[in-house]
Amino acid sequence: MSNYNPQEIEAKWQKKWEETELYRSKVDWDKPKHYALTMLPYPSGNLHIGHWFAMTPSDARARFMRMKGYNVLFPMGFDAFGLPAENAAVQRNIHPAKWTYANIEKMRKQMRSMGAMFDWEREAVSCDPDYYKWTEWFFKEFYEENLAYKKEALVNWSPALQTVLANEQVIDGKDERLGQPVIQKMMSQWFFRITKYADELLDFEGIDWPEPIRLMQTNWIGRSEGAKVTFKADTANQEPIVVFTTRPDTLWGATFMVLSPEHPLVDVLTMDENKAAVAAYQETTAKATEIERLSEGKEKTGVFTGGYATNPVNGAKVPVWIADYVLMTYGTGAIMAVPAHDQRDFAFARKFGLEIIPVIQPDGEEALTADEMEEAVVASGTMINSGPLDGVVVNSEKGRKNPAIAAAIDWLQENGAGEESVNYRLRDWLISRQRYWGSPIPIVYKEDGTMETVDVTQTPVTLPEDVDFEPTGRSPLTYYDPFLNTTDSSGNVARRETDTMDTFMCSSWYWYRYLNPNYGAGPMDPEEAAYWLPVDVYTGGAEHATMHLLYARFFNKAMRDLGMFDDASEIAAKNGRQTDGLFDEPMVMLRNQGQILGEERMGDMVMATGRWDGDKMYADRVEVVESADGVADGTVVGELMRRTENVMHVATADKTVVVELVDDGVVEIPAIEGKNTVNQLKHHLEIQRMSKSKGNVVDPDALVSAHGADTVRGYLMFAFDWQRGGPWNSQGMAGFTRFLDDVWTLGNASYIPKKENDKASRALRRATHQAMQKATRDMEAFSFNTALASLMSLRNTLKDAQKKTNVSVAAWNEAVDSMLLMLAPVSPFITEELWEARGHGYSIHQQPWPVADDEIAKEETLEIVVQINGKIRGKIEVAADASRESIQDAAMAEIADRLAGKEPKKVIVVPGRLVNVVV
RNA sequence: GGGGUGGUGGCGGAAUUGGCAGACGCAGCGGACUUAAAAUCCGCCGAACUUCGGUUCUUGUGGGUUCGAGUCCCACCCGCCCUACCA
Repeated sequence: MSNYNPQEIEAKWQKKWEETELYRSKVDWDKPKHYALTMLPYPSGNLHIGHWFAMTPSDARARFMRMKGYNVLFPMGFDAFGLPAENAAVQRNIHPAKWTYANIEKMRKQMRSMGAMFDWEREAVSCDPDYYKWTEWFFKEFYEENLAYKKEALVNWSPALQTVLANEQVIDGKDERLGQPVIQKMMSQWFFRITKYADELLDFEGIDWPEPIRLMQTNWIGRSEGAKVTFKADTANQEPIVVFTTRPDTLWGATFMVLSPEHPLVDVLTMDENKAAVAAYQETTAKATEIERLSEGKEKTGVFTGGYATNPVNGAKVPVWIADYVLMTYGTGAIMAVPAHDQRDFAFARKFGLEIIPVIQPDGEEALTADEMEEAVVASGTMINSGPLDGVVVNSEKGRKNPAIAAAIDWLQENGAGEESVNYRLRDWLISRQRYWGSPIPIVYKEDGTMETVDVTQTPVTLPEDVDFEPTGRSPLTYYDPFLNTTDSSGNVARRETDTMDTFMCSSWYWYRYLNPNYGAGPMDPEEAAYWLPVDVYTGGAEHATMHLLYARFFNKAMRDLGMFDDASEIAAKNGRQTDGLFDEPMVMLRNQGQILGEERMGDMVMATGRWDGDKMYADRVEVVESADGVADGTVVGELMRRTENVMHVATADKTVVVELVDDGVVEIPAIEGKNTVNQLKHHLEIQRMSKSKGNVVDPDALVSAHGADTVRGYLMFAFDWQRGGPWNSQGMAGFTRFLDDVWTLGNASYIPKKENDKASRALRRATHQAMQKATRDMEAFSFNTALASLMSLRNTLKDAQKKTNVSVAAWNEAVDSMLLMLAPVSPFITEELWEARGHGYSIHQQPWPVADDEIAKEETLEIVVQINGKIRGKIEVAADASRESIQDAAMAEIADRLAGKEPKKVIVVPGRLVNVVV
């Protein structure tokens, strides 16, 4: 037997698997199907450890399902459009296509080393014209069904990226890619009408998705129930000013209105003497980025327009203001302000001296006058000062469930002043991008100013290749004439749309293309779709909660409503599948993996000097030092264990001391130049995301060449709770290396029993079948770490049996073969090699998953804990099928001495577990 | 501010959902083998006390329910993630 040499066997089997097409998945109506999908990568050119952590456990799960008897499809592809390719073009003078395809080629090689069961025949690459022809086709279909439209809108413009972004791509007023500021700009842009599906997207019935994802989507959609109320402007034309409110019950306390600075009625309402101030305010907010707005804190700003409007419930004239805390993009862009019961309105009213009228008398509290109030009153109670609503109960319920709100809505509808209304935070999906490297939008603008879609025979509209990329980053499509100039359907001169589509558009339907990437009659092959859809398990990162995962559901629902699944549905029905609601959701089950973080590290050795107050030090100086030597009395020296703000926990030689840095205290870190801050101190076990700049990146290629893919896969699955992730630990890999070394030895051993023993054989079989029970349950639950722990336990039992050589050959073989079979999804190469070495046929990956015999797995005797008043006082060994009475008798005998004749008050017997005697 | 999620040995993590807390592994310690080291093998490994048989404490903190709580309930503290003037 030779030593375990992963490089050799991995190359060998990779080749054989490809030659024999081991992982080709074909429609087979006689077998149950399982479509396992993992998120496709962006072709950055390098596979990092996070890709491995996402993909290889997903692969193991797919392989497990295959062994369980399912016909499994597990495809892969590339989400290949996007900005980095254009940056490469500008910076390195490489065409985006060349750069992208070179990266894809490199990543395909890296992925092959994973040993995953990807069916490469089904690979889809979103920047292939064969692929984006259908992305364009979807656009056309959506356009024709009024799901895509163009409008002038205030949008997020990123000067750094030279493009607009969807709301989902803007985080804290910065773009999610570079973290550069985003500003608001009026532009004519393409949108998808995702809001049409807002209510259906809130319904997760029938799909098994993690609760946090469902909550994030629910919050993102942000359904709120309330009413639209029409105020009339105090002008000659009495222009209606519509507001949305969730609290129509407080209308009688509305003492002013606030419009967004961009609101179209601002000009009408503004009096001559206020024009200058209003214009100045509008200009300031237009220029401000969202971050600048936020950096102002909660301090309210705004100006009076000089205009008034009439509150429809009581005819009161209320002043109309503009302020940036009212957003044009939410609701109607105008609010009624109820300072008594809304904290923002209260702050605004106090700052500008506006009237405050309380309309809710809180339960069990004295009524406050407006002058006495220190903050808005948000409480349950009874309506006051509200005419017809006086005395009605207000509770904390939302919408019509709240009696006061219901009464207010009824009043508004009877008096024609407003109506019940639902508002969503979700806005239509902005898909225009002013970029080159994306799927073109198949629209042309005719001479007369109208537009039309490009005829399907003329698609795909392809990206021109011989373009120059300006250093400004401007899209070449906007200045490359051969692309721009075209003709319309009647042959007249026309101009092409120069915007391309958001790359999330490409990734909103890729799992349909995988089914048959060469299909020419439509985006997906209905014969394949009928069998494989929907996706059974989707795995990937949770960071896509409100972007990709929401778009994917929208796309699927729109496709269903446009009849795009009709053919597939018919074929499915013909083959006996239940088709009701079959195509309502794209993915039945979703599971998110956690993130692998950088390796943990030791904290800085710090020395603090300052004033002691009891056990705590108020330090005026903290410095990073080399060692704890030469410590003066009264100073603290030790490793920084924890830090919260300016409070540090320092582990000195004998104890942990709390050190608080005083306000003007000095921090000195010799390794970092300039003025240092307390935030730069590294504390114990501080862990961070991996990044090149932090120098804590783990390179999977290097690990594979050092240890083999089987070890890397196995370690990733063993060392973490997959759904949580955690910090990398370079030492931990040794444990899995030892495990595979043992597996290698056991798998190659020729076993000859010396002193065969029935009891030992039974014990080994029991261990084998218990491992089957645990591994099966855990693989099903994505609990890879505990599944592997049970295999390691079986390994330990086997090593013991090998030493004692006291089990039967049959028991030995069953244990070794089962261990290999159960390890096969995790470490596919070594198990294939050993399967062959043990004289079994090719391939282990086509064997059925071992099924436990519960009778064999059952323990013969059980250890029962005997407690007195809940504390362990002894243990007894009883037969597995012992009766309750006999267990109790044995337990009482065990503790007879301790009881010393005392009569127990109560005896609790939990069969198979414990006996608790209460005295 | 709102929401989510988590807090268990030196570390990664287990705990059939209310029943022996710490499975499995890493690191560490002691021993064997070796001229030596690595590898390997054997043993120990939450803390304190101990007459070496045990005893007491221990799942962020404080209460509660229960024969029995890491698990359920209440209050609080801390970490991470998402979101944020959403009317």
